[in-house]
Amino acid sequence: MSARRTQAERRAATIAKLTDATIAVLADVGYAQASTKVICERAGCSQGALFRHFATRLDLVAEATLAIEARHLDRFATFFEGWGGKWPALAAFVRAQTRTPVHAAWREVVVAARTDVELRERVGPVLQRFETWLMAIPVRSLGAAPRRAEHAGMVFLSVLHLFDSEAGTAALHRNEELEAGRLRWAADILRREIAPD
Amino acid sequence: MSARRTQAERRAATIAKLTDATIAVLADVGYAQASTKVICERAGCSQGALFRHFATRLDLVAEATLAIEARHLDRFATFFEGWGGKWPALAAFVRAQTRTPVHAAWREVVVAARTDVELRERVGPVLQRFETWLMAIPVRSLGAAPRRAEHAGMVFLSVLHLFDSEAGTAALHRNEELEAGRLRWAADILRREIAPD
DNA sequence: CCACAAAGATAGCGAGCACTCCCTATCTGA
DNA sequence: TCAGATAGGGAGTGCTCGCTATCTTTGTGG
Repeated sequence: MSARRTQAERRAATIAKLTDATIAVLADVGYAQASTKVICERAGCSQGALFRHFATRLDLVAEATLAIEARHLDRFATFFEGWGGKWPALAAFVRAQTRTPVHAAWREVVVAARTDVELRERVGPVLQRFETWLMAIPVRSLGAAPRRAEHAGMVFLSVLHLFDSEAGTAALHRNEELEAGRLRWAADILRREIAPD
Repeated sequence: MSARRTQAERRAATIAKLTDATIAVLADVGYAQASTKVICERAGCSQGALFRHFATRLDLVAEATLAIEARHLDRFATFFEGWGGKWPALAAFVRAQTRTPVHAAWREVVVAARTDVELRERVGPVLQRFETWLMAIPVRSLGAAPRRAEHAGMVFLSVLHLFDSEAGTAALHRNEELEAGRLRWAADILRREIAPD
């Protein structure tokens, strides 16, 4: 059936299955309920296999966090390639991003890291790197004037924060009208504060 | 030492101690680590006492959530009494609120509720009520024109979302310069979009 | 004053947790 | 081809969890 694989390939495949499963489980049941047992069931491997590649559950989560970062970068980069300068589309994209399972998993990790020293030390640098990358987007991909790089970056990141928090509460209680108004307003903000004259 | 108290007083005092302790523990160690044992140690009572007044841990958390809501309303109301129309002060207040332990506890509950059906059913209505109350603030306390009530409410709530998400990541990684710029920008937004002409 | 009720403390239960031990299966290098 | 090495599986381990049973302490009503 399955072809012969090298040890390195088997190893990489199992690690990938585990990090993918971790992201999915974090999104589905949250950080506290994302037990190694559940993650292994999702990944289709045993706990013995998990602990061969990751010394602790925290190591696995930290690795999954890197995978989350990579997916975020990917999706943003792909979007900007095809972006035609339409600000409402940009706002809609940012909002959609904060509502993906991947972002839900990210939020679970960030919230958990606040009260977990070791996780914070592992995730903090990832967050910093990601924020720096996001801050550079307006000048790099949206045509913002370099002299306004700082302001434009702050605004872009702020809009992302805005939708991040909205997505967190939208899981509990929706208000379609409010959300629609906010989306239009965010598009205006982006255009007004980032677009070149 | 302690005077004689009625049963009703003892009951109310213990419940208050437990909800206060729950908020503090949620803020300190997060939802997952907020065990009944730790909460009882903080409250200075036994687990037996806890489970006399609350059937489940979830009941206790739900009760604590109501206490969180009450504290939030209190603080906002108190601030607006002494607010002198200074928009930077308003922005600073909103940001400070999102950085309090009480708000950290609130965020823990909201995040946990996303992946816990029962908690979501208990907390969802509280969130909805709180949002509605917040949306009414601009017209009620900030002098916004009633015909722009909806827009002004959306903007105010959006600024709160913005600082909520910022506070969540600020626990992992600070960027003083960015935060300062955002604070000034938020004050401008509030003035521009809410203040009467 | 005292029978009763309500509140609080203590010890412990079953379940699920992260993690380990040891075994088998698969791959590698000579 | 085969000894050694690496990957994966399965059955535990000790521990902590939410929760309960039972006992003692404190307040209540007649």
